Parts: sequence; structure tokens; C-alpha cells
Amino acid sequence: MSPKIIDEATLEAREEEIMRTALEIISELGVAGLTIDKVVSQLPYSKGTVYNHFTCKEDLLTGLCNRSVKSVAALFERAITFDGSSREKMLAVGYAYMLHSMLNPTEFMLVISAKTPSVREKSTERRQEEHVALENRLLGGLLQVISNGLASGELQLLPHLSPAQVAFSLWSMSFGTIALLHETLDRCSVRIEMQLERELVNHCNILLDGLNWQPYTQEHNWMDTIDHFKNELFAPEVEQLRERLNG
Amino acid sequence: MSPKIIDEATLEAREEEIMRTALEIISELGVAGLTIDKVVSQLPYSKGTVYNHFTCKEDLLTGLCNRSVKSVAALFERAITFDGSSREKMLAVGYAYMLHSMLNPTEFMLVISAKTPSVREKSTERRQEEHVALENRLLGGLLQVISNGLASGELQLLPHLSPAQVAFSLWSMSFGTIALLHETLDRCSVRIEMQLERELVNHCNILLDGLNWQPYTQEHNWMDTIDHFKNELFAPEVEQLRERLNG
DNA sequence: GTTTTTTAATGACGGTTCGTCAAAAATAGC
DNA sequence: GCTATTTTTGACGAACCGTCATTAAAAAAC
Repeated sequence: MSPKIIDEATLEAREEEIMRTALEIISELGVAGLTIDKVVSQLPYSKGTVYNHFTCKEDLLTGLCNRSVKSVAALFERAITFDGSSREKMLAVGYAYMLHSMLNPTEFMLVISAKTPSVREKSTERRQEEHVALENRLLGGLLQVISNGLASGELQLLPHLSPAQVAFSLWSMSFGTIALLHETLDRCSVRIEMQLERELVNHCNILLDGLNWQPYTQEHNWMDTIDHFKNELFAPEVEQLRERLNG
Repeated sequence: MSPKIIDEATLEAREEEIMRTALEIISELGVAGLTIDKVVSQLPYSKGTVYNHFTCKEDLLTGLCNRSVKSVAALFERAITFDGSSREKMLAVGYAYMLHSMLNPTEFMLVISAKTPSVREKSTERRQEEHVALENRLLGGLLQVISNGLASGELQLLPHLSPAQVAFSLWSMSFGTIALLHETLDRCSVRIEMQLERELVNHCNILLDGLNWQPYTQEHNWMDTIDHFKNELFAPEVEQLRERLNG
């Protein structure tokens, strides 16, 4: 009279296994090349089992998207620990976003795909809510830095702008820049990746100047700050990126 | 000894007919709901004929995307004729981009979809080149305004920035803002659409301040400028939008 | 140890969709 | 009407989706 009960932990492990396999397929064949059949064929489970975890292909995509946002959030949380001014921390967040997109181009495109109505509409309510929660977690980090900036007086908030709006402006700017430069991103070309870095820093600095966030672009050596990002704060990620470009 | 030759004009007309039908289907069922079979069933042609125009579904999507960019370009060209300062013209371009995305949400999402590698890779070389050319046409309009601003002294170019970079920064900002606010865009909700307007204007103004483009946000009544956009420059579009929201 | 009860996993199947290609229709000169 | 050539057609094989009746597995009851 007692059923076979599955361990919660193994269930999660299996879900992760499915997602990892799906991501491998997407990396090789693109989002359009992802097929439940292909995922199943590379797993020791049957199709029915996969469908117990994800209601459809789109639900799987949203799951992958959330997985990616989680790792971005982790990077953001490191970024705001940067030992420097509040504006430098803000820039660190933008830089982190960019690094993540370079290291995980597939996953960055996935986030765009998952925002497509056709994908979103088909996803589970549960996973959609998780997505919103995760995005709020991202914004939370930014809001913390903004609060620091206000407290120290480095940021003079324009009367018509709320902290949330400031956070959103940096996010929009970074997202737009990465998304538009991503399309030309060839994984073999160092030059183009470096262009993305330059433009992203430029755009963030323009934005932060416009927000009256001191020290202004001309009042600080931002090359130094970026060097600190590369050699200290994000040293592992930059190293990883360098290896991938050379090897 | 003489073959049946098809008129170039009818060929183009048919291509337009196919695209219009495809767009109708996407509006109803989303990008994922688009099916060549459905397109064919609503046309007086057979599947083979459609495949004579577009090599695959993705090629059709890119075709639709280009069609959309063309209409954006037309709106941009109107925007830069705005009777005002160079900064106002710049803002008008951003505003035009936003209006277009509100009036044609399906097409805006299409542009994002078409930038997806899985779609791009499968598209014809020809259509990809057309896409790049069209984007350059968009940037061309912006460059013209930037050149005006420089000539009049309203824009003080920072030493490390080229005009193209300035143009690209406004594009990135507008694109990112619209894309991120689009996801929550419910076609029945007036409030959310108005939020997009507010944030887009905010973001553009912050950016233009950061670029040292006079008159600064605080030195001009931008509400007035926006009113001119709404009641004069883009009166037809705003009216169209209002009708759609009410009716 | 056997039977029973309940849950989990399986994979064959019907239904779509894609893109192709051999055959048919259409066109224009003779 | 005949021929040479191009265009159009839609039936077809292949691939994929998501379902669901069936099978396997595990634990409790006996």
C-alpha cells in the first residue's frame, strides 16, 4: 500500500543532467537544432521521463534561461564587492554582464529566445515566476550599489528618477549593447570581442556621466579600473576567456 | 524555343503577398505558430512556389525582418526632419523607434528572432546582406544628426568617441530599453505602454546628457518637445496607437 | 516469500511539419 | 499542333512533437 517514492535530490540532479545535455546540443546545433528526441537519445532516460520534468521544449528553454540568469546573479554579487568607488562597482556589474555573455554566448542568446512570446507563453507558470524572481535578484544587486552611491554623495539623483529607474537604465544599456554586438560575434575572432568590451565600457561611462555619478569619465583613470577587473575581480573569467580564444 | 518568362513585377508582388500572409499568421499565433503549410493554405499558390521565393522558414523570417526595418528607416527619416535643435532630432529618432515597436510589436520581436543565430545561419546570403545594408541606412540617419550637432556646437564630442560610436550608443540604449520592456507588454494595457514611453525618454536624455549634448535635460522643457512629437511629427502614428488601445 | 498496491518509466504511435522532386501545366515561338 | 523551356504542383519521406497504454520497480501487507 506504499508507493515508490523518488528522492527529491535525485530528481533535481536529473533535471540538471537534462539541462546540461540540452545545452550541449544547443551549443552545437543552435536553438533551432534542439530536439527532445536528441536530448533523450543522449540520456539514459526515456522521452516520457524528460516530459515529467519539462512540459514541452519551450519549458526546457525557460529552464535553461533561468539556470543562466542564476550564474549571472552570482557574478553580479561578486561585482558589487569590488574595492572601489560606488561608480566603479556599477561599472563592474556591467562588465560582469559582458564577461558572462562572452563566456556563455549560447546562454546569452537563450535569454533572448526565452523572452520571445512564443516561448514564454508555452512555459510553465512556475518557471515564469522563477524567472521574474531571478531578474529581481539581479536588480537587487544594482539597487544596493545605487544606495551606496546616494549615501556617499557620489550619485546625485535627478529629481524625476527613482533608484529602480537608475538600475533599469544600466541594465537596458548593457543588454542592448551586448545583444547588438553579439550578432557579429564570431567565436574565433578576438578583435570583435574586444570591440564589445570597448563599447560596453564607453556606453556605461556615458550613461553614468549622464546620471551625475562621480567621479566623471574625465576625472578618473578608468583603464586602471578595468585592469583591476581583469587582473583581480574577474581574473578567473578573463583567464578562461583568453584560453578559449587562443586554444 | 522561347520559354515562359515571369514578369519581375509580379514576382515582387507575390513575394510581398507571401510576407503579408506570413505576418498575419505570426500576429495570431506567434513566431512559433508560423508554418509554411499554413501560409500556403491561405494563398492561391502551392508550397513549391513559396519555396521558390524563400529557401526555408528562416529565410522568410529574415525577409519579414528586413521589411520591418525598411519601415523603421522611413520613420527615422521623418524624425530627423523635426523642426528643432539637433538634440531634439536625436530624441525624435529614439521616439520613432519606440513608436514603431508599439505599433508593430510582432515585427519588433521578429527583429530579435531574426538576430538569433539559428535563424540567421539558415537565411540566404542575399537577405543577410540586405539586412546589414538596411541597418547601415538606419545608422546613416543618426550620423546626419550627429554631424549637425557637431557643426552647431551643441554636441561636444568626447575625445575617445567617434560619431559612429555616438550613433551606436543611442541605438543600443533604445533597443535594450524597448526589448526589456516589451516582454511585459500586454496589448490591452495602456499603463505599461506609457511606462515604456517614460523610460525611453528618460534613458535617451540621460545618454544625451552623458554625451555633452546641449541643451541638457534641466535646461529645456522636454515635455513640450514630446508634445510636438505627439501632435505634429508623429501625429498619425500616435492617433493610430490611441485607436488601437481604445478600440 | 509471495502478493498487492501504487508510482515511475518506457517507447510505439498518431498527427504535424518540413523541404524535395518527378511529373504536370503553362508559355511562346515555329 | 508541336516543341523547347520554365514554372507550378502536391504527394512523399524524413524528422519531430507530445501522449498514453503498457511495463517495470518498489514498498507494504500478509
